[in-house]
Amino acid sequence: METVQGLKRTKYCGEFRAADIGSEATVFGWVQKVRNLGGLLFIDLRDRTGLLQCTFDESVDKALFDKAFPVRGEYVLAVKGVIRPRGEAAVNDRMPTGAVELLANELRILNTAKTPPFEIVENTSVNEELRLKYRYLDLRRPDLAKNILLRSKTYKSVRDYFADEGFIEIETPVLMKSTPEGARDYLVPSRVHPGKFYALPQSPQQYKQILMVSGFDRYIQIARCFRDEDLRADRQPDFTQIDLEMSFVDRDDIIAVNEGLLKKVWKDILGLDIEMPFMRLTYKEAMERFGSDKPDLRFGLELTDLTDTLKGCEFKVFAGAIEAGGSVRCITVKGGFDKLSRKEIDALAEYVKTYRAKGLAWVRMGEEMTSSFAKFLKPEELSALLVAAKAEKGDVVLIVADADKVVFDSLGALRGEVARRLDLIDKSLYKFLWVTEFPLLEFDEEAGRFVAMHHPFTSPMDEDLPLLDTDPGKVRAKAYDIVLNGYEIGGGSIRIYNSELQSRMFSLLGFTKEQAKARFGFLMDAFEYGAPPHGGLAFGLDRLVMLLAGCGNIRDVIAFPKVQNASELMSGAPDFVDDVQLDELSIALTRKEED
RNA sequence: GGCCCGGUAGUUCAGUUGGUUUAGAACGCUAGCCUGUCACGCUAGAGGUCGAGGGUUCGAGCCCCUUCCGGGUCGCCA
Repeated sequence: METVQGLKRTKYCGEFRAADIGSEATVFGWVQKVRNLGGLLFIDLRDRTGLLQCTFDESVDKALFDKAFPVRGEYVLAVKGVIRPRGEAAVNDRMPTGAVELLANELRILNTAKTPPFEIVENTSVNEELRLKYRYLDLRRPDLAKNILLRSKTYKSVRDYFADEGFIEIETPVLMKSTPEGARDYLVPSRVHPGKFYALPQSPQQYKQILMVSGFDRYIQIARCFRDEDLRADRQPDFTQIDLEMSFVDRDDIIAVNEGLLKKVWKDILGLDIEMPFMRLTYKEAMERFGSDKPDLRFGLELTDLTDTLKGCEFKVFAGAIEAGGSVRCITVKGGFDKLSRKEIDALAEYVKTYRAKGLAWVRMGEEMTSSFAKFLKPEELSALLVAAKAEKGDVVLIVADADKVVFDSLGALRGEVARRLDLIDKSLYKFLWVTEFPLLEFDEEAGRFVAMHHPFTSPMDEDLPLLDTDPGKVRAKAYDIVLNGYEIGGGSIRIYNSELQSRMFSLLGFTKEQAKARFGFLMDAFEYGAPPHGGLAFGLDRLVMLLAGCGNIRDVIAFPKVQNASELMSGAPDFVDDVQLDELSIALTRKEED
């Protein structure tokens, strides 16, 4: 094993160009590939920037050639030599450094390596489980390395923006008090206080509001957050937020600051000028037009409400849903006749059942019209339906009748599924959207009470304040989400800053005064010492980077992600700990995984 | 917790209604030859508890049951 003593890197491997011809160079890296032609040996050396071909010629330096001979893939090398042109026939146009090569005059084998369990190449089809177990090798692959570099650039862009806008970066504790509303907390036992636990933050929400009371009126933090809930392609239990809070502002001030942020990030990272201001929809509009509070606006397929048209019809499926207070809605797939066969519609019917729809009624408008339900409707009812749905020859109408929530969930999801199947999505588009005026509360059937849709510190809209006592379900909140291409990339609200209103909120949510005081007392106390009007927003940084990187999976932009059962395959976390360690924490286990 | 998909050399895959003796291919790996390759080429070679356990059968990679692992998703995610 040799050392790097006396060597200094001239440039990264991927940075050499024709302009460097004739210069001396020293590079460090990993062996991508050895091509030994017998007497002439090429080594492609890789670092995080790319590849450089290093050449060893037996006829020039026999001893050096012999030293390079046993080099294998992923060995760690230092190579010193002269950059020279490859010669016309030997230029490789497919690589950025393809016009040059490093003719070696010194080689140090800094380390050997075992043959990796998979090849270190771009666009791999290797099973993700194996890649995650050997994450250090996976991260050597250019596509993954590129994502990690892009993420780093994003941090810089974000920090630069907020610094320029007068924001102050402040760290809040990772060990904090458990806040039982909302997601499950990760708990950390206290050694010093037997039986007591810290919680890891689901977000720095209360701390940042306290910072507003303290007068740091523009706060930002790139904050690690933790939620002990099940994973998804776009959800990890251990994730990162761009968290911000501002005082003396209203909703539109916060929206403006964050549109500015996204504009800068898209320019810095992708070189794109995004259109401002962004589109806005109220929650109600978003649900009625797209069946979702995070609609993908890259395609149409908007929902149509058929409830009034079908009121009084005899078809039980429709009539029953309407009588029960639900609705009948559809999406009309223009030109869908050629693309959606009976069989494919059956598959879509199965798809909507995962969203609790009982079925999917349909009309196919070919030469002859066929439908799953036409015989149950009077001819004039059917034609009224088709007029309302704006359905013409060649179209397909897909209908769900049920409670509003089921209709919206299933048609909202179906919109996306149809768009994917019919390839209606232009992947080059970035469609940003603000969704505003979310409901303040939603009724939790299981708990038998209202719960905060956003969180309990969200301010109701002023004009809806009178409804708080009479019809709390109708109260809208000063809450807003930022949506991009069907993903919720951030959300926030104007907060309650009046301790009296905050108390009313807590009692609406079913807390007794004592419970509220025990859980949130420090915040309510703080609000009695001059809380400014304030509000903020938090972005899901991982999701944002995922969309910037153009991947559909959050794991590909996180260096060491967790898998679906929340374990980490490389380190093997979580794991059992020694009894001694448990005893020190005053913890006795009632269950183990093996039981 | 529910539903769907997947698991066969190091890797990616093929493997017929359950029956061709020794489960194949490509890439990778090892060795030899080769001076302009870059998907180097040529020759030879090594490499498999078919995720695991049980069952059906004269016979199981293939059928059945259980289970483990990974992915997607519903619930869940203030």
